[in-house]
Formats: sequence, C-alpha cells, structure tokens
Amino acid sequence: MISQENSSGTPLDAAAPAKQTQRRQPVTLRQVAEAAGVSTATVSLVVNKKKAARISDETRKRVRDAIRDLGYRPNAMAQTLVSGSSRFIGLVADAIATTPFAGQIIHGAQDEAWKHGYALLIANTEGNRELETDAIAMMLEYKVRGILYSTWFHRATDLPAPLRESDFVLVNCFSAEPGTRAVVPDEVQGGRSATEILLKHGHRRIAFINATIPAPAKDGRLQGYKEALEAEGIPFDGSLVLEAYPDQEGGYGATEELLNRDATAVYCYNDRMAMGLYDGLREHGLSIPDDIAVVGFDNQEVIAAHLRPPLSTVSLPHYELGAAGVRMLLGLEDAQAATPTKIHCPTVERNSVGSLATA
Amino acid sequence: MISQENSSGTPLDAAAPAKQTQRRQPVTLRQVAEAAGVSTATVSLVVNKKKAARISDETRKRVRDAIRDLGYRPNAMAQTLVSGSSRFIGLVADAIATTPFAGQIIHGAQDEAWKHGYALLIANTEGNRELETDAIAMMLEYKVRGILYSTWFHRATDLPAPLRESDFVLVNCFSAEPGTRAVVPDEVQGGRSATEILLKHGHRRIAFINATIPAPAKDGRLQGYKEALEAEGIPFDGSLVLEAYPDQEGGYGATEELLNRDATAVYCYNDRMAMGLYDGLREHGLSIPDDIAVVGFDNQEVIAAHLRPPLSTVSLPHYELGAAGVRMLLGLEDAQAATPTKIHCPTVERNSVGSLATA
DNA sequence: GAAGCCTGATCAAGCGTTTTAGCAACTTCC
DNA sequence: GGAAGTTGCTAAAACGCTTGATCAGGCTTC
Repeated sequence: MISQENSSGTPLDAAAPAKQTQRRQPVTLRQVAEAAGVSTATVSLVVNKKKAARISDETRKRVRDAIRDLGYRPNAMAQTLVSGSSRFIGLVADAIATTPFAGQIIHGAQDEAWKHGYALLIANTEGNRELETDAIAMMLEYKVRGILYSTWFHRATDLPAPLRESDFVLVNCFSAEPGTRAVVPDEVQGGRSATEILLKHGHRRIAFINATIPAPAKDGRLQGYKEALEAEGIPFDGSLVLEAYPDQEGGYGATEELLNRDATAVYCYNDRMAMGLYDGLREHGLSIPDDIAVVGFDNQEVIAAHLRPPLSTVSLPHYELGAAGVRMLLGLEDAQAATPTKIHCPTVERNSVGSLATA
Repeated sequence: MISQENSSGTPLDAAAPAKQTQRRQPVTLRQVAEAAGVSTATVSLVVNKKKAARISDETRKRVRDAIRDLGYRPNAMAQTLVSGSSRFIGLVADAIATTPFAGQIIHGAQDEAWKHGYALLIANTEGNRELETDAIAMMLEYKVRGILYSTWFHRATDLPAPLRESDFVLVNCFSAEPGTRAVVPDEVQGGRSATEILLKHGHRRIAFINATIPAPAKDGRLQGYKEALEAEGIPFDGSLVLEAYPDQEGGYGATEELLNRDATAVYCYNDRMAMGLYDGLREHGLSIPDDIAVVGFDNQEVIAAHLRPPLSTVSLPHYELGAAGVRMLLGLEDAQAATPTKIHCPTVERNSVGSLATA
C-alpha cells in the first residue's frame, strides 16, 4: 500500500480508495538541484529562463535532464507566496447552469485569461448574497489578480462589499457607483440591428414584441427599434409595440394581438418568444417568412438555428463580454470613465426573414 | 496615486487604470500579532479555532479585535505551502459553452466541492489535447486535491498522460484502463424509463428513433427500450427502430419514415430530435399526444419544457454527475471496482404523452 | 603583476503560514 | 515547601521558491 503524501487528517482520507497509479511525492527544486549537482538558485534560474542569468550550456543541460528525469513541476503556491500575487482571475457568476449564457462568459473569460497566463477560479452563487460573499472571500484568500463579477442577464447590480477589496470588473451588469468598470452588451445597437434586418428586406410595418419585465434590454432594444425606424424615415407607431413575458409562452400568447396589428414583420425581444410565436403563427396557418417575417434576439443556438425556418436574430456577445472583462481587468483595454463599455451585438441572418436580398 | 502591491513587472501593470478604491497592502498574520501584542503563533491558533490550544478568553478577544480592525484575511497560498495540498479541485471540461450540459456538471461539482471546503479550478479545453495537457499541468502546479475530467457527452476517452500524476475521476466518460474511477449516466435505465412512460399510457406499438452516431447512449438507450418492452411481454420489432442524426433536422427528417410504421408513440433519442419531429408531425396535421405520443431524452429545459405541448423526457443527470464525481474524488463515495458508477436518469413527465393517467 | 572585469555559479534572506517543543508562572497536593 | 500539573503563551523551524548580493576563478589591460 502506498503511503499518502497528504495525511493532513481529513477523515476523508481514511476512506480513500487505493491509488489508481503510484503517485510519487511531489519533487521539489531542492531534489532537482541535488540530482544535477547545483544549487537551487541555479535550477530556479534555468526553470524561469532568466535571460539575465549566466548559466553555462552544460549546466543548463544537466539541470534540464534532472527536471525531466524526476518529473519536476514547480509549486505554484510557493511561487505565488514570494511574488505576492497569483495567476488567478476570479469569476463569480449568478447562474452557471440555468442558462447557456454564463457558459459563454466563462468560455470567453477563460480563453482570454489563459492567453495572458492566468487561470480562472469560478464560483457559482445562484444569486445568493451569502454565497457570493464567501466566494469572494475565498478568492481574496487565494490572492487573485482580480475578480469578474457577472450576471446572466444584463442588469444593474449592488456590489457585494468584499468585492471592493480586490480589483474587479462587472460583466453583463453595472453599478451606479462612480468609477466602477463594467462591460455590457450594446442593447441599443442590437435593437437597431434587429430592426434593420427587417427594414433591409423591405418591411415597413414592423411590430416589436417587447418584454414585460423592466431591464436595460427592454429599454435599449426598444430604443434601437425606434432609431432604426427613424433612420428610414418611418414614423414610430406605438400600437406596433406589444409586451409579453419573455419566454415561449409569452410569444405564443402574443400571437392574436400581433395579428391585429397588420404588420408584415415582427421583431421579438428574444428567441424564446420567437419560438412560441412560431407555434402561434403556425396555428393560424401563417407561414414564415412569406406571411410574416420574424427576427429574434439572443441567438440561443439550440433554438434559433434549428427552428423551421431557422431564425434570424442578434447575438448577445457573451463570449466577448467575458474576454473583454478580462482584458479590462488586466488593464489591456481602456474603460470609459463614466459609463460601462458596450460590446457590439452581431446579427445572425437565417431564413426567417425571407431570401437574403440586400436592400 | 496608490502604490501597487504587485510590482512584479508584467507590462500590464503599467497600463492599469487608477484603482477604483484604495486597496490596502494585504494584512499579514504578523501585523495582527503586533497589533494585538501577541505572537503570530497565537494569532494562528485563534484564527484556526484549535480547540486543543489553550488561549485565554481575554487574549482571544484582543486577537479577534485586531483581525477585525485590520481586515485581516489569511493567505491561502501560504497555508497551502505548509499543508502541502490546496483546497482546489480541478475540473477539465471539453465544451463549456457549446452545450448546456457542461454547465450543469460544473454546477454540481461546485456545490459538492464547496460543501467540503474546496474550490473549483476550471479549464475549458474544447477537446484540444494540447490545451488539456497544459490545463492539467497548471492544476498540478497549483497542487489540486484531484482532477475531474469531464466530457459533454457520454463516451469512452483516452486519458491525457499528466492526469495520472494526480488523483482523478472521469465524469461522463470512461476509460478502458483498469482501476480508473468514473461516473456516467445510466443510459440503459434511462432508455427503459423513457419507454415505460409510454407503456404506462397504454401504448404498445412504440417506435424508437435512435441516433446514427455510435455512442454508449445509442446502445444503452436501445437496450433499455428492449428491456422495457420485454418486461411488458411485447416482442421487440426491429422495424420500429429508426435512425437519424441526433438533432432537430434529423428528427424532422425522420417523420415520413416514422409515419409508415404505424406506431402510436415514439421515443426519440434526444429532445432536439423530438423538437424537429414536432414540426414534421404538425406539417402532417397530426397532433401530439392525441395522434401520436412523444418522449424525448436529455431534458434540455429550453426545448422540452417549452414545446407545445411540453415534452416528456428523461433527464441526463449532469448535476449529479458533477457532484458524484467530487464525492468519489474525496473518497466519500465508493467506486465500483471494474465498471463506471452509473447515475440514475430521472423521468420528467409533461404533456406530450397525454393526460398523466397511471397504468 | 596588480587592478579590474567577466563568467558562472552559490548564499541566504524572505514570502505568510502552521505546528511542535518548550518556557514561565501559577495551582494543587501531600 | 517542594514535586507535579496546569495554563497561557512564544520561539523557531519548516513548507518550496525567487532574487539581490556575493564570491571564486580566469582573462584583459596597462
């Protein structure tokens, strides 16, 4: 039986199954040094490829051989101890599993972090304040370089107190407090783009099914809709703006009302509403896009790309939000002084608006 | 301008924007000790609530006051250095953003890990072997307690070499290598359950649209289907088993063929196929569940719960997989010797099978 | 041939904890 | 009143690494 290198005494260890493979005690710098017949300082210099250091090729090789033979891996904890700050970036998210959005934020943040040699330390808090505080405390104890505080939908947020003890950037949310860096989707531009897709296809009477729930997205997307119409010289007609709960049932339920409006096209607050609307329209024997064109918002792949017909929509740039958050945290990207940095929402054109004729 | 506590010299620091709030240099044990007029040993004992330690209430209070006043936070890196192993569990995933599944594994793993005082260190590798190796190396350098290696769909996998240097558990995948611990969904039981939903509603002629792609799920779900029929004394009829690509288009495309089979119910390999099938059936003017009952598999919320009618399905227990993986890693749950531990797939009944009469 | 300069390496301090051994003072006990 | 305990606390080593200071020896240079 192999002895446990960790006998620190959690009762867990007692129950641990036999090791799947003999795992050696971790090899230290000192052992490498001894094996190579040099000092630990020398090994350290070789490992870290310090160009300033003067080490002969011969020694360098001896050290490298020893490292390889022993399977040495630096102890990042020890390194961090001396350097004072780790290569961690913390990411606290309020809903990792319940929506596909957080996943993309994580993905973007992780890619960007890795690019700069950082690893992500993730905490899922489900919006629970106490968990949040604990998570941030944990991150602070691990001396993270900074923290990304993210929400699954774009909204205002109160900062948890301990966040201030660290460098931080808000992702997909923002705070009223001055001087907080934040990165959010450009809802207004997104709304404009969504509307423009329809305008481009010649539609003039475009309905908008907005959400009932107050949110930056609700205001922004409506604002964008108005701007797009205005740019085309089409007067805004409030009767074309409906409201419904932003999910499939809401979209489905809005069908009747929509049909009263005599629109040739409709822009839905999100893809889920569009999915419900598809069902409603179909029940009325209407075909998309011939009888009515539809665009959504969010680009939830599993929905938008696979509806019949596939849904034109506008992407929420979650990946980019995560990546931009990391860049901002690392000071690679300037944060505007007062307002959150806005990330472009790209359009994704599919067949729900008709053949892709350009205006 | 506040001086940077981290002047370790990444060029990034130069560009860092002014701090959002004055952040003190981290407070150390020694400072607390000085403030309280005691030794660092005493502070450490108080912080760690060692019951064995004999500290007077008066001293204890002085120390606690100092901790509060100074806003002391232990340096986890230093703690790890002395204890030899961190409170991290690594999780490497091959597709964090592209599917909703990994999110749930993370969620389950994180909850369970937190419960035992561990934090999750996450790496998204998109299946890239090199990234995987790097990620595992990073985790080893941070002295993780162990590593969860997970895939987004249930499959066999080759172990990346460095994984063996750590304690590890495979999640949602398995290896041919003997003695590797793994936790996977119970596909056979899932297939049985899916079929049973339909049997329970009185169906006897049940079609199964299986996937074309080879996978444990393909075999297991078919096996379960057969078992369920057999238990009811219904002879297996191979002509009732179709195959299609496991997505919406596949399901849609299978409609015609399905209708030739004269089945009163159909069990789809996954929810996405069911979604496509819904469209196909509707185009034929058939109604669900009256003309034909449908069940899916996976319980992809955004689809299954919101189709019209909502889809009965079987859950892939991703949350449980993550949680069980952690428990197994910590030795809290026994791993069977030879085969992966199988996690139950619960059924989720909705209206796509008719009113919920019990057999 | 001494002063100075490279070159290639080592020494040793220090990062912030934990933890064991031990010390001083006080109490108890006979 | 001295041995034996008990109580409350501290000293110091150790964890694995980085890094500025230092050193030994050989080579130039005048």
